[in-house]
Order: sequence, then structure tokens, then C-alpha cells
Amino acid sequence: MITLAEENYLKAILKLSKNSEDSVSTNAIADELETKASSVTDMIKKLTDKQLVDYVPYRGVNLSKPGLNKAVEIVRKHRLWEVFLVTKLKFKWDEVHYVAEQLEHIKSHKLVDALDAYLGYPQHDPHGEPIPDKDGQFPKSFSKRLSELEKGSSGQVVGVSQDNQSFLQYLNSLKITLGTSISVVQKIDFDNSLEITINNKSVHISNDVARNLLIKQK
Amino acid sequence: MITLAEENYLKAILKLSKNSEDSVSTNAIADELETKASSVTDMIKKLTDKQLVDYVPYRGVNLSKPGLNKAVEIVRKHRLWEVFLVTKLKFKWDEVHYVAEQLEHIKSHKLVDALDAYLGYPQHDPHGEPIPDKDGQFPKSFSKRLSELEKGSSGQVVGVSQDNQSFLQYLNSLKITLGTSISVVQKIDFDNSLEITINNKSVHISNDVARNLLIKQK
DNA sequence: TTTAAAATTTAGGCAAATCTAAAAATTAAA
DNA sequence: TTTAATTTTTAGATTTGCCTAAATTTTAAA
Repeated sequence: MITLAEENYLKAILKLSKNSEDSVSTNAIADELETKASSVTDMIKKLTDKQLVDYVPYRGVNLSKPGLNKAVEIVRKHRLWEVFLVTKLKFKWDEVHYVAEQLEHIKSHKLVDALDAYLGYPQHDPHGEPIPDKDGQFPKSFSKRLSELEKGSSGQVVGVSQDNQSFLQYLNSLKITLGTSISVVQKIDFDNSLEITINNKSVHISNDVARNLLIKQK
Repeated sequence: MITLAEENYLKAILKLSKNSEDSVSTNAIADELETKASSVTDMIKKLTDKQLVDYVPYRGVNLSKPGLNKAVEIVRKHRLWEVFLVTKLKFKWDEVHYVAEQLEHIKSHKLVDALDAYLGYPQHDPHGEPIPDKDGQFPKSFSKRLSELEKGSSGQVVGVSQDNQSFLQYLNSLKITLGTSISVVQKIDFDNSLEITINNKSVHISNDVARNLLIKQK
């Protein structure tokens, strides 16, 4: 049996793996889970024993095949529940994260598949993030990060790659939501920040924000 | 904060309280939760410290006001989720218990209330058990236990007061489900078992079964 | 009412998941 | 390339929830 704490570690390692090719460091996991590096080392040993990760001391961890499957399954559950909360229970897109964090740990394959069917096999969650299918396959994406767009180009927001509440609330304050049209007016080399236009209004955003906005170009 | 284990204890104590007026004994809780009496004593001390139960050593426990509220809230969540699973996700009435046991611990008042509204404020779960409202009030019941019916009287099954899988599967095998008409042909004093008629077929059932079948008389 | 049986609590331990402080290994800087 | 800073691991504790075995209290039986 895999414990709740173990599931959270697997999910964190998956998330951090997506940021780079390298192995995931102990400190990065500690930051992500708001815990101490020594606790992470302890847990990684347990996950190694269960063959859910591959681990070289001082060199970081990678998810094993079964570990990756498990992590993807948790992401699938999290995002399906988010769809449920927004489309059926009328939650706002910045209110769902905390509850989905709990619901993602409910154990029942039948439940997940029934929920998926009930929701009409959605491919994206309310933040535009892709939902893996029953076999762990992610839908193909045609979006780019806003930070990757050239000066002068434009497109529509189709998702975010981070769903914490403060980020989403900041987007709300900028009047950025799914479907918003954005054009890149200026790219500032110094700090990789951007001057963009939203509804004919000019706004300056940091690279941190631009990197987490997914854009589909026409 | 109240832990998962504590919630399960409160729920067990509430369930056992309904069987009699007396305080709930350590052993009864141990049986209900399939744990040891010594573990129960430990936990009861913690619940006493948190003022969720009143406890007299060697004499048993009772839920305090806040403990009762908490327990009723858990029952409410359990039963609402059961309704969701059966009416929306098309689970069978004997498949929902295990999943609802997990879902009942999800923490979010907004979620419970939104779910309640989404389901149309149901008053009974798929087993016919009453669902307390937001304020913890149970709907009035007009049903009796089958074991309380007189010889010769009859009525319809409107619920069960136990939802474990083996019981529900036994009912299925007897072709007893919600709405089934039952008449009491004979009451056997010796063991309080019953001779009953279901769809013109005569069946013998134990008191254990009769006590957990809720009947509405015409 | 004394004694035997049953129920309950206490004592001492264990595993999971966390922590702090100290030691070891790696990386970066002089 | 040696040293200093940073990262990671180890050692030793703590809390929660559970266990077994022994002691205590209550209940039932003789």
C-alpha cells in the first residue's frame, strides 16, 4: 500500500521533473512540499525500497516506471475532480485547488473512470492543464508558454501551468482568464519580463508569470 | 484539527450510541473499528482532552455536544456522497460504502453544501438512511424496524440501518430491495427470528436481519 | 459474599513521518 | 587546487496511532 505522504512526494517529483531534464534534488522537493531536506531524504529511502523512484545519494531522484504511473494517476484524479468542482458544483477556478488536493487521494479505479465518463472525458482542467487518460497518455498540446512568444506575436490564453491560489488571483486582477487575447509588445532582456496588451490595455508582467501562461497562436 | 482516526472513532461512537441509551463500552468500539481495546482507551483519552467525548474510566464514553456535531457532519457527508455515487455515477447500492468511507473525510464546508444542492437536498441515502441537514437535523421518519412489526402486519422496505456489503448482498439474494413488500407470517419467540412473505414466497430471517430492515406501513 | 471470569486500563514498544543539530559530500570561489 | 559555502545525509528525538502483555476493576457465578 502506498501512503498519502508517499503519494504527495511522487506528485512533487513529477512536477519538478517537468521543469528540467536533470534528476530532482532533495532541496527542491523540500521546497515544493514545505518540509525539511532531512525529511525528504528519509522518505526517498522508503520510496526507493518500494521501487517507486531511482535514487543516487547526493545526486537526486527520478521516478521509476511504476512511480511515474502512480504520479500521473494522481494528477489525473486531481484534474478530473477540478473539472467536477467547476462544471458541476460551480466553484471558481481559483477555489478548487485545496479541495482537489484532498480528493486526488481517494482510492477507487471505478470511481475515477465513472467520474471521467460523467464529465464527458474532458481533456483539460479548468486551468487549461491537460488531463491524462486512463492509460496515462496526455492529450497533445498546441500551446506555447507566453514567455516563448516573439515580440509582436499574439494569441489566446488556453491554460496556466500552475494553479496556486495567489497566482490565479493575480491573473484575475489583471483580467486574464481562459480565452483572453494577449499580444507581446516588448521583451525586456534584462529580466525576461514582458510588456503585453490585454483588451487594448498595456501591462507589464514578470517572466515568472509569462512562463506559466499557456498561449495558443492563431 | 481533528484527525482521520479521530473522525472514525466519533462516527463509531455515534453509531453505537443509537443502539442503546447506555454509554458506549471500550470493547464495543474495538469491535466496531476492528482494533484492540487498549488502542480504544488511548484514543478515548485524546478525544477527552479535545472535549469531543465525556469519559468515565471503566464506565464507557458518550459524545459531547461538539463531538456529536462532528459525528453527524461525517454521517451527512457519507450519505450525500453515497447519493452522488448512485444517482450520478451509477454505482450499485452495495458498491458505495467503501468509497464513501473515504469521501466522508474530505474537508470543505463549501463542498458539502454545494454537493447537497447539486443532488437536490436528498433526505435519504440509497439505503434509505436519513441524511441530516446543514444544521444536523435528521428528517422525520415514519418507518419501523421489521423486527418491531406485529404478526400479520405488512409494509414496504424503505431502508436499512446498516450498509455493509455482505448484508446488502444477502438482501439481494433474498430479492429484498427498496420498495419490496413484506408481511410478517410468524414470530419465533425463541430467537426472535421471523417467518415473512416476499412476493408470495415464504422466507425465514434472523432477528439480526429484521432489526436492520426499515419498513413503512400503509 | 467470596471467587472466578470478563472487561478495561496501564506499561512498554513499534512504525510512519516529521523535526533539529551535526557530520559528510559536493560545488563554487579565491 | 585548496578553501569556503552549499547541499545532502546521518543521528537522535518527537508525535500519532497502534500493538502485546500484565495489572486493575467490574461483573457474574458459586
